[in-house]
Amino acid sequence: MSKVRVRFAPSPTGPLHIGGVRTALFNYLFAKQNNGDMILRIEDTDQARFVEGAEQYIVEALSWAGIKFDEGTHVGGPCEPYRQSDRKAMYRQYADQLLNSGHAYYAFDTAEELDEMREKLKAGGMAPQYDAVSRMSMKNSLTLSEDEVQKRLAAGEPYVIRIKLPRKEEVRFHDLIRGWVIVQTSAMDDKVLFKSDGMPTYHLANVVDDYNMKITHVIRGEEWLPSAPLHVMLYQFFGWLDVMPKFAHLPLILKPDGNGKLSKRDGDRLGFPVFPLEWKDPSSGEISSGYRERGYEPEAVVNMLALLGWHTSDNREIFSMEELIQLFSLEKISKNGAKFDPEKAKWFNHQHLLLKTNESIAEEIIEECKANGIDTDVNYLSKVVGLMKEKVNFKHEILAKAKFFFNVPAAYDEQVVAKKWTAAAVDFLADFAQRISVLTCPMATDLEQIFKDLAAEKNVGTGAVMQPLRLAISGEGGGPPLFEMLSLIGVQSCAERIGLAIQKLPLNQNS
RNA sequence: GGCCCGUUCGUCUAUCGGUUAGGACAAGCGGUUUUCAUCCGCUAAAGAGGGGUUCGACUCCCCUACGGGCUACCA
Repeated sequence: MSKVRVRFAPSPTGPLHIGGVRTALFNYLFAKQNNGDMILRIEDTDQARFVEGAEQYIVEALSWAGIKFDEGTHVGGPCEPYRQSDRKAMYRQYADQLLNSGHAYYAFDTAEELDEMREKLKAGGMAPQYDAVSRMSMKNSLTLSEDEVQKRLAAGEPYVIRIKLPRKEEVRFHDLIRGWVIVQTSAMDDKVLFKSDGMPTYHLANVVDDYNMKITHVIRGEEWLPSAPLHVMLYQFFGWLDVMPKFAHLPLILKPDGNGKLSKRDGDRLGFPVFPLEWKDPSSGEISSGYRERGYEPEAVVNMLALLGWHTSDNREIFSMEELIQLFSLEKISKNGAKFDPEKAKWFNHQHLLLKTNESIAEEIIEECKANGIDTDVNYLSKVVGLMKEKVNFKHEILAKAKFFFNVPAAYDEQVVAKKWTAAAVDFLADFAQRISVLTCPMATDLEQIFKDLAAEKNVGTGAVMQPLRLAISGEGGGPPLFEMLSLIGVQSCAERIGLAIQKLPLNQNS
């Protein structure tokens, strides 16, 4: 068995969306599981759709996601070049090979003539195909005399090269996900293989490149399923059937509401990113948001994408990349499309946040803290992270919701003030502040004991004074475990804050 | 229109002929003698319809319906 080699082959027509990232991921998981090679090939045979910066974006996005390549435009490799526009010169000889063997032909039809042909066929209730029947009434090297063809070529008249499909033959191939797929050539089109601008089309280029790059498995989106039989015919015509890669067509990622393929517009409409990284359209200046900028952990995005169309038999859902590589299997990929769920994406992020150490999160957000005027160090911040990370989905929320760990509250939750800030509470807090201010670095449990003892002495329910205490310290009605919070902030500051709150807050009238 | 692919809770899915059809997200309710954004518990929630095959079908086959993809000198 030859070494597994897979490729991810995007075309640089804009930012790669998460469906593309998932395709790359599945290729990567499969390759690494089999100790194979992962190749990045840029399919830029359409010059008109080229977008500046797209290739760079693709490389950066996949690198952010942790998908590494063994070969590609950015890392080189034995099959260079990996950009199809740089391979342009080699495609013509393959087109010629097909021309010589009678499996392809020149066609000189104009766009208008093609339109007219299709309209006529449609009107007659026929499929609008350039096929074994309709090609006989078009302008091509099958209908024109040899002389005429040579004259047109010599005159530099524009032409394309089309595949010559047999009139009625069954094409079949085994898809690793879908099983046998069978199509009749009578239902297929004599697709253009070589364009009038001298570039190959996708169909020719991908088959030629996959062959030359010794690709063993083609794992791509379901949108390619209808053209797979055409590619099989190409392998047959070239005599490469024995080394033809195995195919696996992945189910599509559908939009969360309604139906259809997830598209760029859905993100703007429903308020979630469809791109891994933020993208600014170079011509319109329009900005599309990205997972990275929204604060997602790349591990979480990878985990989420892996579970879109793939699932293990047990009920496990949280995986690291290494675990995915171990557990992945093409056989477990579902056949039906999966609706994307932005809510679950947040949950995945939360789960992966919990998996990280407090220190690593602290290191990642400390610069942002400093930019926001918070003076802290990684040691203290790590402890804050430890108390806060369970309560947030994103690490940037920690900063937003934990300001009181660094500064006295700037404001107090008015609802809690109105409801709980009573004379009894103030009386209790004043004594509590006194008792704790003499301690040095008490533990949370010590503080809790003091709190409970005092409440018992004063005969007040803990429920009546606990929230006022939290309010005085943080200004908020909710937050991390109270006594852990006090312990970390320190008794001096806590006592100070209680004094401040007593001074600032109006008593509840009903008390 | 034609061709191809698909169809289990609202969503992602498990089940590879015999199960009380399981889990997760979301939802609802309740709990942690204090909050909730976390945590815990509970509840509700599914085999598109019709025919076969079989002792037995969510699982295999056929038809219908519905959904999706493709149908460019785009990938």
